[in-house]
Amino acid sequence: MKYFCLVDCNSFYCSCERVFRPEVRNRPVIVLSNNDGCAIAFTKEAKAVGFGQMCEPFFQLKDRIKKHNVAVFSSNYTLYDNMSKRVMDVLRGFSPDMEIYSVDEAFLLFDGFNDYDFIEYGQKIRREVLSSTGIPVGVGISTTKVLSKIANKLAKKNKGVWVMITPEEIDRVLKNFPVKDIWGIGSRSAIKLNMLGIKTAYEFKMYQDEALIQKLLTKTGRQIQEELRGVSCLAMEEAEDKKNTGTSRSFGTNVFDKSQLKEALAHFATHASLKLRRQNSVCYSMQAFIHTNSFQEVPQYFGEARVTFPSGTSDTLKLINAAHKILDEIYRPGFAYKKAGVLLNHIVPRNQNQLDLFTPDPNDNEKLNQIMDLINKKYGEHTIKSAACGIHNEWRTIADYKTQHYTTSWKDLLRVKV
DNA sequence: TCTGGGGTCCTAGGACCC
DNA sequence: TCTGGGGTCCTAGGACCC
Repeated sequence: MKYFCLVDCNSFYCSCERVFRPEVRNRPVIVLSNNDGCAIAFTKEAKAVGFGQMCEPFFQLKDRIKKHNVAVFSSNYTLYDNMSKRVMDVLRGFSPDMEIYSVDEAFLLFDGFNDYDFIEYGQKIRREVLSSTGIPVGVGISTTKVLSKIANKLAKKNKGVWVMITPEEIDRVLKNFPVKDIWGIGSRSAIKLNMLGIKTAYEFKMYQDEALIQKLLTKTGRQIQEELRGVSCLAMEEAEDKKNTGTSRSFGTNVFDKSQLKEALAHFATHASLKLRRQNSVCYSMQAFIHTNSFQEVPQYFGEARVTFPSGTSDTLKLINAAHKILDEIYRPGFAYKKAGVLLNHIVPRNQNQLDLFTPDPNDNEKLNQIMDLINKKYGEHTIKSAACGIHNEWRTIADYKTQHYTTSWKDLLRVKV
């Protein structure tokens, strides 16, 4: 018998901040999105005083934040990524088969773990992750991925671990579990199911007209239904290279000037190409876009275009160049631009790159990129970059409440006073 | 004044092939 | 009155996730 275990970090971003800021451990904590735009992570103390709606604009929360003495942080992804790696390293010790599902979640497969006391094993996972990293986690264990997700939600309210194995245990839970909270059932699908009279996970599981489910919710919905019945359809997955990647940001201020947009796109192209090189891949096409602030009642414009390359590339300079060509095509003067981005598509491993007959040496800048990556790795990101990225970057995103890079920068190491 | 970013999978429909 | 059949590949758009 195989069992799926889902380990999920509690309020992950907030918990990361708390590790290095003991003074906020008993206070409600909120972490903001890029540009300090909206709230994206909340501790249970914050939820208890009414916060918790994903992506509520920060400026609308300010009064309530003051009233409830909430600690607020800008997002610090360098820190979260590093803490995530530490958590995953600990989890790896609990099963030979692990799938990292997101920055704060992992599935563990328990295959051949017969006669295990799963409740105790779950508690052991929680103790070890907490003592090694400072991050609290919840553990859900059941017979399929979808069921283990549900178990994990129950764990939050039940000492951090929830195990459901027998059909009776599972049905008891499913009868009280809203269909809209099932992993993979979003708001659209929930409305469709409600119209069929399906309100709980149990009713979904028992619904007999499978062809109709297939029609309304496609293959994905049918698989979820089977998983609720205990039939495992979603296997553990290997980490794979990204098939698409990109970098985009909202600006800290409105941007009118084409030269500013050029700088921003150069930055995004630089960052995206680094992601490509890290997974040792090349891309055959790039999309870039610029757009205005859709929340404001101002003239709107959404410009987007694409270029393709004769052979795959991950060269920063080539990609900056391509982004600038797209900008020439899509830029319209007079608009207040608020966001821009670069997307890289049709990605293949570098060793599968199809070279172009008419380009004798397509990787002419490979050495240059390698050296630049090395310098930036050693001395910090942006130590060396293309002049196209500019110096002042008036468009740069706002992060007024950002903590240090405690775990990834020597100069930010925590100081302990004796 | 102020509203995130980065992904995946599935399907329908068009273009194209023999 | 009548106009083939079967297939693949690509893309845009929808839905969902964290």
